[in-house]
Amino acid sequence: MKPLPLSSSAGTGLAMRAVSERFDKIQVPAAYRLVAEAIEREILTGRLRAGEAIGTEAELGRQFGVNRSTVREGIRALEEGGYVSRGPDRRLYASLPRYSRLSSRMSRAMVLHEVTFRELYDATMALEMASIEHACAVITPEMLAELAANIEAATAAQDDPVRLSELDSDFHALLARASGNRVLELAREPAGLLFFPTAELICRRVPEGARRMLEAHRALLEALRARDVKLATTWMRRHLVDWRKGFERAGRDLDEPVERVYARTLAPPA
Amino acid sequence: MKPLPLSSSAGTGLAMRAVSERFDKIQVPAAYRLVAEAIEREILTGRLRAGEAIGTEAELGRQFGVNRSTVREGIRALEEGGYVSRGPDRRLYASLPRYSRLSSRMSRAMVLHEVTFRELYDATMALEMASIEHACAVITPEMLAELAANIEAATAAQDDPVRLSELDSDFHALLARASGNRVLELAREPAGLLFFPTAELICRRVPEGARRMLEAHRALLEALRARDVKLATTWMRRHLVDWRKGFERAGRDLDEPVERVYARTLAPPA
DNA sequence: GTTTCATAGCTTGTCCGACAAAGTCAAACA
DNA sequence: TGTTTGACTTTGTCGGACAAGCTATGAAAC
Repeated sequence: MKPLPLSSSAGTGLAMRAVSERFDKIQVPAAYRLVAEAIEREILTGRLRAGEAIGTEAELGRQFGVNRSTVREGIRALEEGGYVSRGPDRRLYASLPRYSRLSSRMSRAMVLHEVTFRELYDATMALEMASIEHACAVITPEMLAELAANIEAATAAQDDPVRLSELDSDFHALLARASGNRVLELAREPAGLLFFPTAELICRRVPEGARRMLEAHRALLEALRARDVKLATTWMRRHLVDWRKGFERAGRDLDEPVERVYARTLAPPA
Repeated sequence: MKPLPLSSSAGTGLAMRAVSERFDKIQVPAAYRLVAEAIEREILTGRLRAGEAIGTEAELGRQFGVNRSTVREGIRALEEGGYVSRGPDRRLYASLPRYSRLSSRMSRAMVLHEVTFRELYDATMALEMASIEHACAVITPEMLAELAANIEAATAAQDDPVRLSELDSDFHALLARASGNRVLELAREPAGLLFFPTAELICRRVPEGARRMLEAHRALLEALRARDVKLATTWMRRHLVDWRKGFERAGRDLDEPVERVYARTLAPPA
């Protein structure tokens, strides 16, 4: 990587540059970027609300005074960011960036940066403990019912590792939702997306894995019903320590980086 | 909030649809999307490594057999996702999605979804406690030095709320880094981006705010030096409870949603 | 021989015009 | 009244074009 040439005008004999760096390089933002930012700003500030139509490409081009191609490039960026999406009629509508989209991007970034299972484990421990703690305080009958339904489904799927690990993911996602704290819910999701799928591996390799998982889930549900924070956190810790033991028993090392393999299971940009 | 029309093919004259839903709507992915996915896949699977040149637009167009405009649209999406970036020479290089970029997107999503300061507070409590706990175990002399430097700068800036809140943000970001757990570091950042800037408000409104903040930071540093987990966590809790008191003393309500105002302070997509 | 300069060439950002496919709407038709 | 048809709109893609900026190559100067 070369040091960026400061400015083209420095090409001609400007040795006096050493004197002092008076001016920064002046940057001209590309037009498509300005278009994207303008629309994004409308949404961010609430002047454009989710679900509202944005207008046709041609119209936007007219408004901004740029070519349709330029508008299209700006829109691609917004689309990727989740700020706009196309309706069934292919038209453009403003929309709120969806958490799930961002979470899976984060997960993929983690994989690319080669975080280890230990990091995942430690972080998950902190986040799940916090989730269950808050859930104990505010959980609703509806969420309890959803958790119960999840456990029931898992009981029926005891011999299907794939389904079981999906249900495990769901169970913990439900817990986070039950905490009533969306920041927490959001914070745990990227890690959860990588962490819980390993349940499949464990269920395959460790005979009593599924049973212990279910036992823990049932105990957690009971503790939540009773709103017994102490019991709930104890079981959550046990549950996660169990995961760790299972992971190691399955012959894996906590200090391995999360494999790229998982990148495939993460929802590719829809 | 309107349910976004996600994929309702129930558009027009498909009355015979009632008979039976034998076939799914067949979707032809747009070419620019295929281009984007192809390149993304190369990076995700590691065949294209960060820093490697991707090729010129014209060349890609030739390879994929599509027009340059189409390639450009695909690239806009990848650019937004952080998978490619342009070098100083404006050429395309593969790159790893950067955390910070994703974090600020998450923060903005939180603002749009109107999370409350209480949610932010509770989540931050969990995340900062975990960070400091792990940091106690693994912090390096270099990180201790960085924290000390931060405190020194803050001491010098006691009367500058803006600078002070920046340094507060940095301090906690450093702590997270010191934990050696990138998952944790990543998980806390979106919340941190919204949470810590409020220090400015508090320093402005609460006379002893700055002093107490500095006191806490110094105590945290000492505890880290001594690797005293108990002391460190105690101070962290106190520090955050202090924030909460200050926030309320400043006349704010924990159950307010985080204002859209903050959206402006979040790095706009550079 | 090395340094400086200038030009040519490539690449990007933008524009223009065009066309097929798919969706919408409304008038015409049974 | 309900369906069909057809005109109109909008998106996705293409081809070509040009100015601005960066690189490099070679020429000129020392």
